Parts: sequence; structure tokens; C-alpha cells
Amino acid sequence: MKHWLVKSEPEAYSWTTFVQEDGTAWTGVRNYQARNNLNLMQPGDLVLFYHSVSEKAVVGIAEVAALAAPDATAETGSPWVAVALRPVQPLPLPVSLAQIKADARLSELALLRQSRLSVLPVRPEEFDAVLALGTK
DNA sequence: GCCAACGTTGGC
DNA sequence: GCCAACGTTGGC
Repeated sequence: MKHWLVKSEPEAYSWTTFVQEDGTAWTGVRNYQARNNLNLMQPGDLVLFYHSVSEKAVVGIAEVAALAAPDATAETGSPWVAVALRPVQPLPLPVSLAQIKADARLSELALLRQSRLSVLPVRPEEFDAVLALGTK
């Protein structure tokens, strides 16, 4: 199983909305590297849900519910894809970017290296470290 | 509000 | 094909 992190500005689409809707198609990704990551996702992969900009914290865990398929919000024939995500559980404690930066286990987290990429891979041990911080 | 990073666009 | 200009993202 692979692990991932997706970002969303909470003002645009929040974890709360995601839970209320019981999941969503993760549409709107318009970056090739992010798209390549979407294409690598398998149903059951676990995904950290990160609130960028105003909150800057991992707030919950989602899972991939369906393989990448053409993004319905993009033009027909475009290369853009979306996966279906559904909520698994909120983190009891949001894990802030500051905490992530302060943790030696997370020093190589892709989020820190490529802060602008919206769909990022996460190593299993990194996923576990974030989970530990969020449930302590 | 500013700025660094970085992707895209368009002129040459 | 190169690169300057420009737009967007996201942290500070």
C-alpha cells in the first residue's frame, strides 16, 4: 500500500466539507507531476489531508476509493485525471507544518521539499510519524 | 503584503 | 530551443 498527501485550502474545500459529503472526486489538479501521482494511486491507499495557507496542518486521513479517471471538470480529451477519496478519520490533534519541520523523522517529507506540489507521495514511516503526532 | 519557488507562455 | 515575462501557490 502506498501513502500520499493532498493539499487543500480550507477556504476552498475543507476537511469538514469532505466529511459532510462523505468523500469527493479530487478534481482540479492541473499539474503534470501531481497528475502522475494521482495515476499511481490504488484503492485503499491512505492519504493525509493537509490544510494549506490559513491553517498549515494535516487534519485527517482519507483513503483512495477509486482509481484515477478523467477529471470531469476538465475539457474532454485533456490529460487531467481525478481519483475518488473518502474520509477515514480525523486526526485527534492536527499536525502543524511547524511540528513537521521540527520532527527529524519528517525532515525529508516531500511536502517540505516541494511545497507547491498539491499531490505528494509519503513514505510509510513518515505516514506513521504524522499519525503518531496526531494521536498523541 | 511580500516574496521565493516554479510552471507556463510567447517572442525570437 | 532558449529565455524573459508573467501568473500562481503557499509560507512567512
